[in-house]
Amino acid sequence: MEKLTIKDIARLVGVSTATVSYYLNKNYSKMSKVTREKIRVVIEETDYRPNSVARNLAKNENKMIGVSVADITNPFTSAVLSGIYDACGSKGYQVVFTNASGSYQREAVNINKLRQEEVSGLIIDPVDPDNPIYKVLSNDTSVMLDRQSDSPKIDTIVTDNFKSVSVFTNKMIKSGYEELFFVSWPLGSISTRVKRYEGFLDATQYANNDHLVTFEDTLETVDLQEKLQTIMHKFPNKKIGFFAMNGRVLIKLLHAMQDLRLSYPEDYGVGAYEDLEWMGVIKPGISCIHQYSYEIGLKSVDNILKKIESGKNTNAKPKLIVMATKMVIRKSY
Amino acid sequence: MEKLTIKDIARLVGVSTATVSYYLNKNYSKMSKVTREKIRVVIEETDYRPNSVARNLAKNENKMIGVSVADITNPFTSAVLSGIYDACGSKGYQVVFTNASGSYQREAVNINKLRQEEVSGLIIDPVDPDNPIYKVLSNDTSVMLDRQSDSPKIDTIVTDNFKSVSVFTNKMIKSGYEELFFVSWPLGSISTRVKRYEGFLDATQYANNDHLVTFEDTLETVDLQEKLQTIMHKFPNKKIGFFAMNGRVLIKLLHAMQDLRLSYPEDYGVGAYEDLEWMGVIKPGISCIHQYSYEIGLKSVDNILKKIESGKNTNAKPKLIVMATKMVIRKSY
DNA sequence: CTGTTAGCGCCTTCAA
DNA sequence: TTGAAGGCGCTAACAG
Repeated sequence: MEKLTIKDIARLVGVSTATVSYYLNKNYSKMSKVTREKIRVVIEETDYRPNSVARNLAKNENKMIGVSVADITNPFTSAVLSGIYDACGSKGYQVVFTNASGSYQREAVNINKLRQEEVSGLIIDPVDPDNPIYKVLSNDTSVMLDRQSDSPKIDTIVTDNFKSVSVFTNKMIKSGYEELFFVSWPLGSISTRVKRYEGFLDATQYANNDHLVTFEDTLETVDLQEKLQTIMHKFPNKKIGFFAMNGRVLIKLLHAMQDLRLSYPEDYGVGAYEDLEWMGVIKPGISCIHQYSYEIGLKSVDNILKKIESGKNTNAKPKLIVMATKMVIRKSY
Repeated sequence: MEKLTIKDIARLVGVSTATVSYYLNKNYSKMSKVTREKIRVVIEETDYRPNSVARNLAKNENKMIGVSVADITNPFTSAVLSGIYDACGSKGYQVVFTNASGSYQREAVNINKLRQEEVSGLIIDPVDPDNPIYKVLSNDTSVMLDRQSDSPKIDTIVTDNFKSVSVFTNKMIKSGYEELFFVSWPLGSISTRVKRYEGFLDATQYANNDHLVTFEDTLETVDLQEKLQTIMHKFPNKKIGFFAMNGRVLIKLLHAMQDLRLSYPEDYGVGAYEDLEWMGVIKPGISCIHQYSYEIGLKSVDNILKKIESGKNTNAKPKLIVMATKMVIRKSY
């Protein structure tokens, strides 16, 4: 069970390693039909597989793209990864991933590891798109997705956060909801949260942040619960609606409401950004905004491979690629 | 922005590449404090990062472990991957993954790609643990998880399928359920499904398969719906309970029941193998069996690195490692 | 303590 | 159509 090298099979066939190398690289024009066939047979019989590490070193190109993921347990991420993998596979690239688990320090470490690994491209689902680490990245070999930087240095693929939420919120308004609230983890400068909130404001025309409910992403939901209760008490005779910034926020929201013995759509209306499996199953289905996560993965690979494989140092200015979403109307408001 | 090599920094410092190499490998005993410090400074200033491809070739070891995943969109898989990543990271390994999307042909292709990549270890979440491709794998460098082969050739990490379901089912029986049904995709020879069903039979002591409900994993649920209706009609005066083989089966089950205008726990009782985020949120919470997926990921890396890093060709006989589960009792029966 | 040098497995001009 | 040989960036004896 010794590891075979190109030398071994060259010897077995009775040619030089160069010829075998040509064969491996499909440079068939450089050999006779006879040798070509002989090589084929030997490789097949010995089940020889060229060492791709050596190959990568020699060609100084690593057919590998690195992915830095903010949090792999996020369902959005799985779908994106799935798209990334499929697109890479069809182009002969492997994908190595790293997971920051929501920590931007870990994210920086991860990016460096990936760069050291000599990956030929980097796809980044950032914890913090303004992480200084990204300053050193070239737009020729990287692409971001989901969250965008204020001053993007590299191409970024996002969903249509602003418009989607604006349209969705307008639907709620038309359905008679009088007081709307945007529920989210602290906005900070995280673009997805901010843009969605801006879409919300665009539809509601609220002048201040009285209709923004934020809470920390911890196990406890008492804080949120109190805030919700206050709201519900404040407008006893109005139709109150909530928009959850994402699926996990929605879960917390529903949880808290349940503890308050409140049900949708009777006591309150609700919608969310993100369409998860269970949202269509639970009793009154959740109306929400569906984003095409798999396609985002596909698109990101497309973008990066185009850059890598074509021109060298285009150094083109960063593009913002906006992906459409889909309204999914069910019974939650 | 030229790529620096070990030569460059050797020249910059004024030593030979060997010394620098020693430094990189923390062989500090082989140099004076002075040169050590000089090297440190230069590396820091130039932001030099050794090319790990070259390093791998020279040492003939690839600090990379490959993961073949059956279906990355499965939440179980995300959690496992998360564990794998964390464990690998702390040991200095990168992880490259492949996704079979449920196809065992693709799985075979993926495994081969991974082997070619010279990964030093292989973690396999198999579509089909009896895939012929696994015959050629060595137990010294691979480990399986979740699904097990009839005649395992390599270490396999599984959850305690049989016992968990048996215990869980017994709880349902003690709660007064008279007719219990096991709902699943076709069992085939997939160990997780079979073992869980056997646990079910162990508790219920049913002598035949009258209480097994299987259906195909397609978008339509009419088939399942009819079967459920038949059952519900057959035992009008009994307490009927269902156990879903996994989270996705449960979703279909709930969906079908909803279409039949039936609710749990009034009309029927229900439980499931797998504990997903939403199961604790929806109105009557779902009682279920929680498996420690993240820990399975951890464990698999632990297993494989121990084998890789210690002895060479132990070729020990394959072990079956069974991970405990946890009952989560909520309100669904 | 430090440098020389021969590889690791494969690729790729350059000659033959 | 084929082979010889140098090189990719780094490692690890072996000398000194």
